[in-house]
Amino acid sequence: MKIDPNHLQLLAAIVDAGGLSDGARIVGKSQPSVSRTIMMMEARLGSRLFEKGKRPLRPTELCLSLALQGRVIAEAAQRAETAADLYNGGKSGTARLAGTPIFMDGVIASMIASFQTAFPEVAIHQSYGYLADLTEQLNVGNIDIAICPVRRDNVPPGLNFKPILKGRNVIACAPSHPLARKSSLKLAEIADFPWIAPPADSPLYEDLLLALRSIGIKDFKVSFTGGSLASIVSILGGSDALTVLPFSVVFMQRHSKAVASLPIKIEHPDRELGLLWREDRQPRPAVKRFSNYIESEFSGLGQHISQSGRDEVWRA
Amino acid sequence: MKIDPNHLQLLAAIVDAGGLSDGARIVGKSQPSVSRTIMMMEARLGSRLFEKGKRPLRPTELCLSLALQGRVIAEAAQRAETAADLYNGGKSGTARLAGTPIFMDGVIASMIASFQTAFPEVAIHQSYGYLADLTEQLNVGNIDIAICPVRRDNVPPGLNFKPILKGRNVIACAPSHPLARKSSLKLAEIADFPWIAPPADSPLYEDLLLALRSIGIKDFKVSFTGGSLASIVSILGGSDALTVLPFSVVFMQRHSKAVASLPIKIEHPDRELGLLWREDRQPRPAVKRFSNYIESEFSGLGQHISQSGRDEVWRA
DNA sequence: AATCTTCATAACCCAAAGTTATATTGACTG
DNA sequence: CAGTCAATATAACTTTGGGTTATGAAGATT
Repeated sequence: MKIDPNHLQLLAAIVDAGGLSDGARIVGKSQPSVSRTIMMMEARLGSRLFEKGKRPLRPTELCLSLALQGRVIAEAAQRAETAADLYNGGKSGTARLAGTPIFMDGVIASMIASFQTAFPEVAIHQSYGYLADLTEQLNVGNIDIAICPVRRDNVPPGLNFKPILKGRNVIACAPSHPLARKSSLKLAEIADFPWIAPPADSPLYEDLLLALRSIGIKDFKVSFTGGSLASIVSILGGSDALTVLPFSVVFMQRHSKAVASLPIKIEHPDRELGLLWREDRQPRPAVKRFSNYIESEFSGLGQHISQSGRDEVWRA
Repeated sequence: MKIDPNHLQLLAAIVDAGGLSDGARIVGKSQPSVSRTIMMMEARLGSRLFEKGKRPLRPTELCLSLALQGRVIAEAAQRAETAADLYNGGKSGTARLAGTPIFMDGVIASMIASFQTAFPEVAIHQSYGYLADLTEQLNVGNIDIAICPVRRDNVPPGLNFKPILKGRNVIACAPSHPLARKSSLKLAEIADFPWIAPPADSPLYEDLLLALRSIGIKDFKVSFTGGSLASIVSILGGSDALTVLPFSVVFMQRHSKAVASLPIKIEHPDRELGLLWREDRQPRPAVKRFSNYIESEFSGLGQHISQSGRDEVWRA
């Protein structure tokens, strides 16, 4: 005997309402409709669901035990609906993102943290990579969003690119660095300090070369290469080394007093930090919400930087 | 967003089966049917349920969370179906019966016990009454079945009557009664013993009068009147009193050696023990099963009585 | 590249279930 | 006990979800 879950749900509503008319009102149907549905159920079951000829409608014991299951079904359906709403509202689900290590660690990580306190049901899967790798990961569908510095004329085909922050680098050092307190510097003063270089295949490494070339430094000694932001910061803090870092990364560290920047103008990279995603599929709601969040955080970050801008950080 | 429980159920089946075709096979529908249903769901939800263009069908996370509820719904529907089957098979439900106290206590009670070991999900509500009262209770719908001695020409209108045992009474006494061992008795021997009379409004009281008249006893002294079978048996056991009891009741006590019967032939009552129920409503399955059980037990009892019959009990 | 399996689409049809209008019928009340 | 009220049942009709078969399209596999 196959029983329609809808019918069980209806039955529960009628029993709870105490009558056909009220039950019909609750489920949003007309009274004749539910009346006939009940009669069809009774015909199929071969047993009455309500005692015949009793006006305050009296449910049979069979009816009551079926209504029990009807309530279970109604609850499950309700849960399904809220689950769908959460998902469609981007408040649940998964966002898989990847990006260049320095930005991910230095800027995105804390944004992920605050995002997850706001939307704890959204799972974030984060990984690292540079542009070529990220493109591949996007194309095979391993990630939803890449966060990466990209030249506008170099966006990989098939991907959308939304810039979120102009590229701007600074020369970074320990707050205790001998040059950190000086208000103006000469080229000769920084030429002798050792340099920390990011991994050679990273865009930041190219930025480093560009920056040094722009201020006339031709050859320099690299005391450390590779490593994550955390290792770079900790090496900076324990040495007189210098390095090139994105302004935003230094800015985000401002409260920890772990990094300072030198008052030297270097050439900005021609890359912009931005979001990449496949143009042939629109992102899932959770991904959409996450990227919106990142964008708004960056716009806030941009304003912060403009306001408290150079005076505070540039010459800290 | 309203979601159809049927669709959730279907979704669960597809996810569990790992594909549309297999899912369709499981739920017993054609593949195009479920394909279209899924597409309609996706349209309503505004989100994909399965990733596009992946051949080992890969469910979305939304799909998985909905399928979870679908499984809950499937289970609830399954429980409802088995509940309905149990009910319709008379293996669950309630049977409300009432009958004359002596028969209920002496014969029916033990049948109820064995019935309930066989069908533990059937609840039995038992009460007592004589014919007029039982008729009333049947008519107002308080009970489903009455068990009562009735004259065939005296069945109340609107009730069906099914006889299950011919009326036959015996004179009962304690096994230790001075007359119990005698193989033949004279009227004078029993005339002097005190009598236990059932309640004056009971059919058994009429039987008592009939029986004594039939063997020529005109006046007799009543030492006890009223009371239940248990009280009658216990008074019998502690005294030399006599009484009239249905043969079946005495027979059912045979293993407890609490009651004996005297080898005196008395006139049978013109009533027959039988089942009464309202002819305008067919009984619920559980009631049907219970009355069938009672009938078969009584037919077994009848055979027992015929076999081990008079030799054993009549002259015990 | 060919093939195989599986899913999507098309065209059709039926029964479930929705509607409004109206008849019946318990239950209550003067 | 008739009359009234409110709730349920019935009737007649319409819409649509969901079933079918036949067939096309497309991943996956060899």
